[in-house]
Amino acid sequence: MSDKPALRALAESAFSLPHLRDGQLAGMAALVEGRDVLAVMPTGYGKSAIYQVAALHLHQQTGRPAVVVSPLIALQEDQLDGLSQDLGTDAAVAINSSHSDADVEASWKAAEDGKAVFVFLAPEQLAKQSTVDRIRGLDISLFVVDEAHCVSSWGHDFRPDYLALGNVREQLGSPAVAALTATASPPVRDEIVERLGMKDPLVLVRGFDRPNIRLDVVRHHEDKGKRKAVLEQVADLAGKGQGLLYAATRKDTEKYAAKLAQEGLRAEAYHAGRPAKEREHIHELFLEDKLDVVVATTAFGMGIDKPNVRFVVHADIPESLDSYYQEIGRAGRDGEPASAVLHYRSEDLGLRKFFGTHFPDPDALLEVLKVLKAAHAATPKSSLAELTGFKPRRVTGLVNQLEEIGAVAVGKRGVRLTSKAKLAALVSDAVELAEARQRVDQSRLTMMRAYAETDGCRRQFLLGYFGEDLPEPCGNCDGCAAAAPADTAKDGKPDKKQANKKAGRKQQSAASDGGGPASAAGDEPFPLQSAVVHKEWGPGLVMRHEDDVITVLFEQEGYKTLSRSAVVENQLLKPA
DNA sequence: CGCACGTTATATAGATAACGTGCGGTGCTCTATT
Repeated sequence: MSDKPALRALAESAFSLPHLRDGQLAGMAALVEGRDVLAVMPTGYGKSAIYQVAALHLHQQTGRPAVVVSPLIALQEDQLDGLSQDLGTDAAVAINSSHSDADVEASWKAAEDGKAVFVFLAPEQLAKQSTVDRIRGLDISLFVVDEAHCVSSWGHDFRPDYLALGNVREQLGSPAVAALTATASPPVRDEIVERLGMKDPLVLVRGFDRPNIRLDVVRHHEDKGKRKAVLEQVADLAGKGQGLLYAATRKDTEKYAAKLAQEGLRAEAYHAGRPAKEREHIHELFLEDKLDVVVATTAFGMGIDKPNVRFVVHADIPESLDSYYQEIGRAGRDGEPASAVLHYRSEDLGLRKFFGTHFPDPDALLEVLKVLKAAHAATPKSSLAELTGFKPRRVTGLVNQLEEIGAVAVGKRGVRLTSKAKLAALVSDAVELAEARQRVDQSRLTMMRAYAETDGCRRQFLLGYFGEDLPEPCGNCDGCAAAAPADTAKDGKPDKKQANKKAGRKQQSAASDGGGPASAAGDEPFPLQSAVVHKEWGPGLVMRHEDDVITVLFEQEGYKTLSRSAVVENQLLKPA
């Protein structure tokens, strides 16, 4: 029997949500039935309601709480405030370092007494065995992972406890998982599903295209010229409302903010080097429309729910289209026109390449393996830290790398060596994996570059990357404007029909040269999203067709572009 | 990888070019002092 009517009623009575969208209700119903759910929906679409209504329903029936893993304490506290208003003070609790020991203990009690419906915490809390044990005692109804893209982007070199979530979930008796994020490309979705150990999840992707966001790229050769153009651009856009300027370094956010302030704009720099109080204050001012522009590193963004952000300008290219879409997605949530402008210099790729470089440390890996081999038993991470002399955090990182290649397993009693292979061989396996990851990271950057350098419709490129098909050029990007007649391109509002017509012609002429996407679709040997195998690069997924170029995402190598004629002539690809 | 910033080299005394070095993002938590 379906619980849908009950869920609808509960959404309305407890959360004042009389109108649920189909994706929301489907997600709630699946969770209540114990099925895993991955929801990819923009902020403001109502993805939180999915787990909140489901968790409340389950709590009413069983008295058991849901655990919500959330990456930032500030985010946890925001959610806590909201839920307390709807459901009362004890209904949601957070366990983190910002609370006193007494408060944390009171939160535990609220959960154990059946009062708390939601227990919020960061992955770092779940790195403590005592915490996991206590949660196991709660017999939780749901394991919710908010901002789930972090599961894919973090863990390898930053916040390593993110990698252990799947393991934790298993130790908790494998409750149903709700993973939620605003942005995730198909391979990122796969990684979330795999890392959290989700089984046959219901994947809900809704509201992905954001047609009201105008997309532009401005190319530069000189650094000086770029900086000037960025300042002029922001000054211009700030006339229409508030917005964000993203820069790659802390220093640059300070410089841009100072210059913009000189121009008379209300601008503030935001990065992780500023005191927490100042960061909070800037955030508040921005939400209250008291700033024209926040100039930020990637530190600013998650959890910002401001409907009237009119522009997001990038002074430097981000590391991937995943990050870029996440960042520009903060614009125009009210549905009104908004602008996303990327200022691009190919030299800027160097910094991103640097950030993406994570050399594995063979000596440290060997040291950990040696200790484990000598121990002949499961060793807690804390002992491992003592025995090796590495900091606990570093141990977690190294153990994660070893766990990924199946050399060790992490259980209730600690870390065990599970492979009988020679230690040196295990080390080289781990190094190889790190190198493969680096190749994938670099290829993601290459796709970002391809977006910046494409002449076609940027939205088609962007949505294609996320596995969504936009049949016609969008008519709301610089690519479409350039394809349209000059008089309509000039005023910045290209006639959609004309832009489409022109771009359509371009596609056809490409097809007649032997390789356009539209006409060849019927007998296309490697359709979009189909699995293929390359004799050197192994298995992959077809991501994109453009003229004579096929883009394939290889599991081990990342994104690669191949010439269609070369593929056909030399039989480079086989269907998998 | 590229940039900012400081030092040295050049060639002849005030400046500019060439070279070398360091730096660069994201947050949790725990512990020791004020």
